[in-house]
Amino acid sequence: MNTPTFRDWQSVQNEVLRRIHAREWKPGDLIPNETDLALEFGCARTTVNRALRALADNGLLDRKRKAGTRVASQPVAKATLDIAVIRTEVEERGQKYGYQLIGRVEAVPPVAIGASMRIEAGDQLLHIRALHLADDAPYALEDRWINTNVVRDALAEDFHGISANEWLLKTTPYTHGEIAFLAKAATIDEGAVLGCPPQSALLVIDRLTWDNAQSVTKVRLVFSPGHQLRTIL
Amino acid sequence: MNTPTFRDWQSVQNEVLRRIHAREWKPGDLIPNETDLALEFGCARTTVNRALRALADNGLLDRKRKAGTRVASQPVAKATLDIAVIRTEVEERGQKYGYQLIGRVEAVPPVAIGASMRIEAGDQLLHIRALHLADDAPYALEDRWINTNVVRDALAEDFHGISANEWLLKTTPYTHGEIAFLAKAATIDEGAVLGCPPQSALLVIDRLTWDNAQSVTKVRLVFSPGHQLRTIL
DNA sequence: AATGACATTATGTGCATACATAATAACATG
DNA sequence: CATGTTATTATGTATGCACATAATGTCATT
Repeated sequence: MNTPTFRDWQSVQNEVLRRIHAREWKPGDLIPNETDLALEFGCARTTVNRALRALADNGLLDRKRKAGTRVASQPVAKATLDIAVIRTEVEERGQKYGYQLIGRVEAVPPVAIGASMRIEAGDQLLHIRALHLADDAPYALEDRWINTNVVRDALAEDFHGISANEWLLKTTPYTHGEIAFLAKAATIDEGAVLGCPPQSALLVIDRLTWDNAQSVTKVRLVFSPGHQLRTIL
Repeated sequence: MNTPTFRDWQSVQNEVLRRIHAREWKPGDLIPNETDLALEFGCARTTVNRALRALADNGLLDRKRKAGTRVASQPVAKATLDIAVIRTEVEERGQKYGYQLIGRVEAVPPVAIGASMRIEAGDQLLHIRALHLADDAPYALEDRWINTNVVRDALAEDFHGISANEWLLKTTPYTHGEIAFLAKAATIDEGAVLGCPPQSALLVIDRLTWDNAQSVTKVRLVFSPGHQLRTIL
């Protein structure tokens, strides 16, 4: 029997994957250290390191200095959802994108919004409501508060020709954000705008983005009934 | 003015991130090549490569051979959701986990299920229904079909002491899967089990996992009203 | 002008080496 | 026996070098 060699990190990764899937290395098992694997595979330790690191990034391996590398006992599946500009999202589905501004006002936000955005009490934010359409049918309702202390240019934009969604992504940097997915019954108003009965179950995405310590914008996207977010594992 | 040096790949990454956030390098811009950056940062090209590769993995940079590296024009936010074992999920919320098997039968699945799992018509699958509890309150309803042609051992397991969710992750390898998030109105039955009115808006996760060309299991998790999936960007 | 050969360039990767760092085990000391 | 110190070990990473590979540009030939 000839032992095949695994020269590049991808084939090392594949071989490790094979052993995990074949249960030669079971969840929780400690696998040989990098030096030994490098010897076995006939490559440099660097190459093994690259392969194992990639697998650890994907959650399949747990690595700790000195403790060694073990197969993740709980292979936490990481579902990566791409949150793109809505226009792009619609167009990639092969549908015609449409956009309608519903409202644009400066106002003092509800306390819950103000608090989560860490705004001074009484400060005004820019409140935008808009409807995104796919093939002329309602796709998603956008309800957004923009921190005009941070995004000054927003006051000069009327958001008629471009959605706040797209305008912000194009013009405004942010450092990090929080996102939440939930289900919500349609209010009467939402039902009217989205063209569905009140109480319909709707998928909602809440997002809050920050530029360092300052909140940039908080947005709620309410999708039309039946909308799904899909991805592969 | 002294030009600081960036010795390790993390600080190189941070500096690149800073420039992107500060819009010194704007979306779509071509950034200097690795050799030049290495020179500027006072480190090896390998180190720059490591930093840029990591950023490209996160979708912030687009890299092509010869063409160079540019800031992603569509900073597609990638929301990574960790889909863990439900017991772990509950326990990490600091709540007491509970589990209740509702039903376990072998049956021919509805055509939609059979088709999506690519099962021979008429083949039986193992159908499991169970309720997961957090602090004795309903947390999520699991409705699962297991391909017993692939997961033979499942027939010997009664799923009284351990949920199919956890048992499968522990015992059954899979190569890939599909996952979908959606909102759904509670059926009368779901309302009864979850202790909420019918028509309540519920968050649902559908998952289908494969071991190479064979389907392993298809599961629908219906969460109690108000449940949110959260993550950071 | 179209075609194909070839050079150029930026990223991609492998390797040997060195040292850093975290976690653990072994040991010594009170 | 408890506790703090030290040695050991496996992973983490920086570096210089070499070569691979993909994409592009250049140039000669027809």
